[in-house]
Amino acid sequence: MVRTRFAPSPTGYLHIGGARTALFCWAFAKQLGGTFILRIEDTDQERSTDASVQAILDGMHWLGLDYEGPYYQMQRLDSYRRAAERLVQEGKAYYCYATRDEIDQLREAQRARGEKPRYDGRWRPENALKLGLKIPNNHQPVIRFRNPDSGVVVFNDLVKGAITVANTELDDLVIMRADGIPTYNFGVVIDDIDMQITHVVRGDDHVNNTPRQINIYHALGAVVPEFAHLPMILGADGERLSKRHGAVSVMQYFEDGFLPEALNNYLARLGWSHGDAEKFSLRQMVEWFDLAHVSRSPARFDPEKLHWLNQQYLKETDDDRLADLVAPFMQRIGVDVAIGAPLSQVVSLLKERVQTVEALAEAAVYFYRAVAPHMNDQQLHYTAAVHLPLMALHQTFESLPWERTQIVQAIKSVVAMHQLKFPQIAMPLRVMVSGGTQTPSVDVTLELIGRTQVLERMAQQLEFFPHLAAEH
RNA sequence: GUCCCUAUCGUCUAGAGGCCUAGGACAUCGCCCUUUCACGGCGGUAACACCGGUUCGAAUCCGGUUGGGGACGCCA
Repeated sequence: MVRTRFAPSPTGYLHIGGARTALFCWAFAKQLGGTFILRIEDTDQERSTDASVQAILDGMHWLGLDYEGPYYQMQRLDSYRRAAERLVQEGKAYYCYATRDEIDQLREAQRARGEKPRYDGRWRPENALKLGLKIPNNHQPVIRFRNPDSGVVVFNDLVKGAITVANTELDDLVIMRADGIPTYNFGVVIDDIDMQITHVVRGDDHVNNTPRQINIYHALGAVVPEFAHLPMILGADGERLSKRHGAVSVMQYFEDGFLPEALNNYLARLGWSHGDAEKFSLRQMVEWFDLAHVSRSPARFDPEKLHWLNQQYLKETDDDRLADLVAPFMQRIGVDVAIGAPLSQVVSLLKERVQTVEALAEAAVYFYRAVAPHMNDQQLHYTAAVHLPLMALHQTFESLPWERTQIVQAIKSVVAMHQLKFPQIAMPLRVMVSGGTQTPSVDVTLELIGRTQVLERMAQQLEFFPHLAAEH
């Protein structure tokens, strides 16, 4: 039975890269009918926060990625300690009393010589003896893993293929800190063994850790799981995704009016493909997903394509659901939707003209309150030639059955009577009732805004330009 | 600096030796639809990083160069 896990550290929100990793890992497990586990790697007590844990949980929930857990490493300390002690007893790990300063100096010297910075194994029992090192009594030791000195570690990465690393490139890493809390490379291995993880699907930035971890599996006599390393996501500028570069929280996309299905779909296509398929559901992804079609090189995040996909999903979103999504945005910009047309009807009219829920809310404002027209639009469309026809139309509207076909007929009559073109009346009407030139068709727009509001807004505008009347 | 990984249109990608005069999508440009803006439809511009091999034949296999990413913590 396949078991995978997503193991974020709660040191910030769930960002786009983490979400993609979680999505692929989740899809892989689901596809094979396996189990997807969420494990919070909270061993960095300096930086871990409860708020971050909550942010991660919120993000997973919004994206609809269900999991077993969450499990917390800080609740599993006994397991790590037992394993570490066992390794020490078997001579596969040892106490190291080197101070941080000492190690820093060592690394600095190595770097200066153009070498890869590595711990020199001075506290390996035989070396300590040779060097005559004395156990200091002023500080607690860490436990280091005795890494093999020779040979190579080879593993077959499910997305990258065979990867080989020489043991001489590795050093004796710290597995337990002085305070008895495990370091990352040890914690993951113990957890993955205990939780019987069969496939480790994680970010590319962990390939270099994998050989060390495999050596630990061997030392423990445990079965080594399969590994699949996903390439990183780069910012739109090709730089590493960082907080300054749009590595924003997935929840930021919720705040900005994106649909989770759009983000999931976009993330799925970033580094994975199924032929020419561009738009597909999570369900479809689960059916199709395979590690063989995950690309091996990093991909840039393209906000424009995400926007396009979001629009595609917006267009087909049910009006009632969309109204519920838009309502909070309307409230945020201070628009009361209780007094106008049903929001679901407004939303139905606007949903294929915008790319985000937020933009939809902004586009819906004039259905609920008057918006001051732009001077340019007024000057361009509200000319002397149409002043009287508009006055006439206003009068007609007062007693017209308020229904779209009646409205369009009324406009056509005025147009014919004054020998004008339809847009010559439609455009100034748009400007008067919506404040701008871009609206759905005038008849439906006027119908939804409502007679009272239309008459009121028209009257106000008509009075605003007495000079136009004077010219007649 | 050392090690690991990687390289097809501006971007995301299809492509697993002949199906490729390299396909799709976003973006971009043009046309159509149209009562504005959109949506939609049609069409265009645009890529196998470079150099050597292997092969009858290479975008596909191998080596190197260059570019990109990652790692080198008592962070994860």
